[in-house]
Amino acid sequence: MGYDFKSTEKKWQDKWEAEGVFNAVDFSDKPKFYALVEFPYPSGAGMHVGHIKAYSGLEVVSRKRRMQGYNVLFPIGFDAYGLPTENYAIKTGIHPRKVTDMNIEKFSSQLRRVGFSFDWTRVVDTTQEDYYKWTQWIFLKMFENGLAFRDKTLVNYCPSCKVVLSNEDSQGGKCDICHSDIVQKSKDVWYLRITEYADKLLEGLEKVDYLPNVKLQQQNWIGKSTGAFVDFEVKGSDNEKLKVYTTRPDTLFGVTFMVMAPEHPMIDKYAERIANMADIEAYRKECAKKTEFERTQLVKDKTGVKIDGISAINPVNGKEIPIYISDYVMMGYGTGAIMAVPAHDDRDYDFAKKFGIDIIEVIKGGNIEEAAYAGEGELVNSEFLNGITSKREAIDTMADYLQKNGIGEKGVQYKMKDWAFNRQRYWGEPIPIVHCEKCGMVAVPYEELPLRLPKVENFEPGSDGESPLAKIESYVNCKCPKCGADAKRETDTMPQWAGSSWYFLRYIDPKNNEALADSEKLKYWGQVDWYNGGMEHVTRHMIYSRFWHKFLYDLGVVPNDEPYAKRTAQGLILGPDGDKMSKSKGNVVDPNEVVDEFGADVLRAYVLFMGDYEKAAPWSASSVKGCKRFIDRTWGLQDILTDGDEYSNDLESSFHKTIKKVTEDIENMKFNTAIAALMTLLNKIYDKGAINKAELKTFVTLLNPFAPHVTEEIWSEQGFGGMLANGNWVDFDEAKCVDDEIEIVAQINGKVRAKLMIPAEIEAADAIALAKQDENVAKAIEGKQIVKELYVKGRLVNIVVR
RNA sequence: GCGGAUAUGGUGGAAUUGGCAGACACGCCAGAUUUAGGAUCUGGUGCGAAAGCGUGCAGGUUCAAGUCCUGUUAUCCGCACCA
Repeated sequence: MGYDFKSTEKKWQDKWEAEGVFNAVDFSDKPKFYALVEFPYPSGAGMHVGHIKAYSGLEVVSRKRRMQGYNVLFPIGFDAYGLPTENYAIKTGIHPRKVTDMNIEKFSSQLRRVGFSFDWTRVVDTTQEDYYKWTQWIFLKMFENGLAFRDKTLVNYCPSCKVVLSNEDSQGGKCDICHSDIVQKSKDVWYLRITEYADKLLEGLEKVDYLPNVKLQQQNWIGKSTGAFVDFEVKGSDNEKLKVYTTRPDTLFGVTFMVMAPEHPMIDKYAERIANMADIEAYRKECAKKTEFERTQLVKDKTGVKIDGISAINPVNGKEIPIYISDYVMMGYGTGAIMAVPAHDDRDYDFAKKFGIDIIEVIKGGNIEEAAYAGEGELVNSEFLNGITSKREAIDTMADYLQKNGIGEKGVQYKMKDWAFNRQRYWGEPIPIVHCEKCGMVAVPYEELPLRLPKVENFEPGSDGESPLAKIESYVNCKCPKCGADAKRETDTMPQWAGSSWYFLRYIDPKNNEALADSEKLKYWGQVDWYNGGMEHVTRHMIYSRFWHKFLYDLGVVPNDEPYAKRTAQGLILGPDGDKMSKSKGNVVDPNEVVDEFGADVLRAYVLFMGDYEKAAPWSASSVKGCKRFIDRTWGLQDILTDGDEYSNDLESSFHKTIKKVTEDIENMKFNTAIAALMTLLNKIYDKGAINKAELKTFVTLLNPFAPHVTEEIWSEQGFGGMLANGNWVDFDEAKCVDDEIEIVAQINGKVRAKLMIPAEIEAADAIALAKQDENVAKAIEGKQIVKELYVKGRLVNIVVR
């Protein structure tokens, strides 16, 4: 009798949901386990198998933990605001609300067909009023606390999407959404002061269990460096100081010139005293043409212009040194000006060589005729620092000197910038702020939240990059909540990262209308115990959400200062051609097709069996068949079923070993070897030609997290009682995982000469003696001198002869 | 440039962390069954005729190296003129 996966899978999916088997219970006495997967963006294309792999990992852990007696919260939702939906709406004229609902419907049905054990009663949709009400609430709290502010700056602007993008969204000079070139534009934008939390975000990493490279990427992103600010007197100015930031104050005696960013304000201030202002203007124009991306390309060939008319005085030795402008110095980092030490910095070295500037060695150890030397060494040409050999000591001595003489001070810099927090788009959370001529920026009162996104006909942004909301008079014109005068609403919306910055909190209490979640429930569920997702979200989404969470903690809203106790990441599924799956390449595999042809259990098993969960692996249609056979053979076990309530003697240790392996592998995300162990056991059972009831029960229990439908069906067919999804996990006995007799190899000089069976508990001398009795071994050592004999317990005997 | 990772049969990948390299699966070969097979079952399958040789490449440590050390190459990822 063949296994009809089509009807069977649907039957159990309906039953599980109807009986609420996977619904998490608030305040249950059982130990809690909160497993979180990154909720999807419901795009029109539907899900691809990569989503399935991303969710299957914690799906298996969750199912196993439930059977082990945990109260599991394994929720799902939709991160539904965003540009693709809006662009689709522009193209088709269908309202984004409708598009979103259709896409969520499609995603939900796909997810249900795979049989994930999500708690469907807690689904969250970031675009629903009762959700974004609280996104706006958090924003207002930030505004109240000075963490949300407006500032005019150069922004990354995508002319094609007509939006302002954050640095994160415009990496490599390309728009993250449409991949066209970014241009720089001056604009008033909203910022969230994430830099205020830079240290907390860094320190928090010490008490969480993230993959090492996840931690590292976040550290690099925050990019903390310690050093000193130093003031250089500017000759030719009105007693002005040129402030620089350096990580190497110990090299101050090696400074031979200074460099300012082309945009540095001091240039304009003293424009009339600068003799070659025309040259400088020309150079600035040249730089402005370059995109941020071009400017940050590392180039050996430095460009720049020497400023004629002002110069700097080195505060430690009074030497007069020239000032240049060059685009290798950025206005956005440090003070926008640097002290250049060509002997000990590659970039400064290249620049000095090109412009014929002095290079003074202050640290011994390199050859400054050839290249800059950035290593440690004895200080020379440095007056009071001479003779010091430790970099640390030299830096501290100089920093103290600067402090004492009022020349400078110790300082810290971060690469991380404040978060540009607005988009000129329709399909996002409205920013609940009113601009009043008298009162300035005024928060929409909390009781008026949610500030609803108005209905519009045309979603196309204005040609100057204005939000479509700006065109709706009835929305824009309002009264100031403070003074009642006529005022205008903010028309920008929040970026897509907003809704995903706190969604895991809403799962805890998704229908609460009084708070973003009930505080007792927040206390009960606490941190997310295990968060799995893609490496691509490790810096942006995770840092943003950690920032919001830390802010909410400081407000007293949440009980923990870190949202995620543990973070892992799955590898991509590549297309059959080994390339990244993408619509344009046409190598996307649709999970629906796999479910139609082979069933959900096969799809689930395959995405986990195809390789190391954390590594990328190409999809192979033919390999899927291996998993299909595995599922069919599991069903076929019923044909060789015999009576018996205990493991049979010949299979007992195999069962205990497999239980141990599967139990441990699941927790370590070694799903591929867990499935391989089950396949090995299955092969052993078929070799024997029989399985008894006790053995079948254990086998389907172990397989259930991977292939819940076929195992549930066998459980019910055989009348084992109750529902397997509600059942208990199986235990193993460590003592029964070991065999009495084991096979070892006998080596001569490290080469295998024989294999023999010996008792597991045997003395080394006895094992060696047994090995020597072997015919091949005896032959090999005959007439030779034995130099050394060793026995590695349970592994091998090695006899070294000469 | 800096940081991180990876490299194992025809393919995806295993290997208790120094102890039989190639588990498990795909593919392939042979056979059985079938009107038929892109179904199922059985056996075989790293290379080599063999002694032997084999984990990107070259050395080293060790009784023993995919695993440790030194050097090197390639690929991927992250950051990138961060002072």
